[in-house]
Amino acid sequence: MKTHTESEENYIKALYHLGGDNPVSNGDLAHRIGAKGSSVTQAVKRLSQKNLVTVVPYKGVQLTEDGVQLAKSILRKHRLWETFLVDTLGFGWDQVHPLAEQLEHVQSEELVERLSNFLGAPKHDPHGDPIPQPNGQMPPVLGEPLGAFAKGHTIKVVRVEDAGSEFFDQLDAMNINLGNTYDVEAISSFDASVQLKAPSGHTIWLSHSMCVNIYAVSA
Amino acid sequence: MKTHTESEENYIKALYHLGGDNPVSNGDLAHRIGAKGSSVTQAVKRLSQKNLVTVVPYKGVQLTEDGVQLAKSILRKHRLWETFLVDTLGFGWDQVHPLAEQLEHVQSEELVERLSNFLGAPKHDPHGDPIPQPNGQMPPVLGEPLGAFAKGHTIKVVRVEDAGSEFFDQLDAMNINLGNTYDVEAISSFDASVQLKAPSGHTIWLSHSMCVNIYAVSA
DNA sequence: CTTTTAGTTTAGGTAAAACTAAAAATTATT
DNA sequence: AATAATTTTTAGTTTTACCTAAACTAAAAG
Repeated sequence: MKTHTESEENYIKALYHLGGDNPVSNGDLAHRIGAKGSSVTQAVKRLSQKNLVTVVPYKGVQLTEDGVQLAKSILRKHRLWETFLVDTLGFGWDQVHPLAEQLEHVQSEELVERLSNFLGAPKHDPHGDPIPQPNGQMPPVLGEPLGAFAKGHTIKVVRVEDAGSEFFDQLDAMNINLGNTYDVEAISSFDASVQLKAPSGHTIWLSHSMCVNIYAVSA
Repeated sequence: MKTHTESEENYIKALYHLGGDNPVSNGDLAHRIGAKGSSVTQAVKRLSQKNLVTVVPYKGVQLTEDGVQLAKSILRKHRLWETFLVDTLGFGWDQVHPLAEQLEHVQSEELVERLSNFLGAPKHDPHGDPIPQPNGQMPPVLGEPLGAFAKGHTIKVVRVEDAGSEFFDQLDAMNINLGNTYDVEAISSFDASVQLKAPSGHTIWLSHSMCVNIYAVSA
């Protein structure tokens, strides 16, 4: 396994995020990376020389098999570090992303596997996102948006979207955490907001904007 | 607190290692960093523009107060990560240095302090080296070389020098760890080797080369 | 007191990774 | 189909960080 620069890894990560193994446009990639299109053109040229991507000029960039594999290994590291930061060091889930972005570039297979082991070989990170396994296999993406459940169901929160710190603040304010269970009391036909009852008896109302970022399974 | 490149941080670390706040020659610095003298000349020029070092051409480079402070904060991170890798993840002490060199560049005050807290705010790392405290204070450098103890003393191993992986392998083979206690049975007047008796009754002989890298206190 | 030598600096070059500005190709619109 | 709008690429520049080769400084040896 060769070593890659942080910049390279960031491009690979962005490509995987935007398209998986499908082609991605120069512009979308530039926007995601936060660089100008011209910088991206050069960067992907370097990546294609390392056989991490295939480039069709004016058409798009696409991860190769090697590229996808690298992307998954970076994502694995990222999500394991996030798990460590939240579960072991007690960070809030809104704080961990930028830190994991730095930690994910540390190069050591053994470190990743020891970390995974220490954490109990988790399959999902603190946001409920699947952690790619060492063999490249992806655990299932859990849950359905809250709005998908009819009145009367009992549900368990299993995943939240990374929708910015204000969203996470709101979750904290409402004391909503992964694993919490609720009864769906009502779904507004006016604004698609949802009314939930916690086991404690407390009732909370969630706006549609909140609901689409919270995923659950029936429990 | 500004952010620095990894290269910058490596130069600061090397300067601190070689001379503390005393001047260091271009050549020594080049050797330590593993670059050519010319590269060092340019690098320290960049550092002096950031007021991290003072340079007197042909004479030497010296850390400023800011430089020393930065050096200590990097060393703090390095040694806390080493402690984490050994105590929490179970790495051997010969494996952790290159990993800590990567982890020490992660930028986050809060991460360092949470890590320290998780580890029990240690004052010394797995090799017994002092961990600089958040205020810059340095805990004591523990112990004296094994050869300094006379026959009949009971000693406790508190620190080992980083003298390469063969040295660590030898320590492992002899099952010598920090905190172990021994009785000094004899010191050879021929080759300065030392004979120790473990509480288990086992006797071990340490060559002079081993002794000078192992530090102890009387116990 | 000159010469040699060891160490250091300058000068010039390469590569990664970003940028701006302008040209070329693609896509959309009349 | 021709032109307008958008996207992408090319060309040239900047910064960091390394390199080699040549020039310079300081100190020791002759």
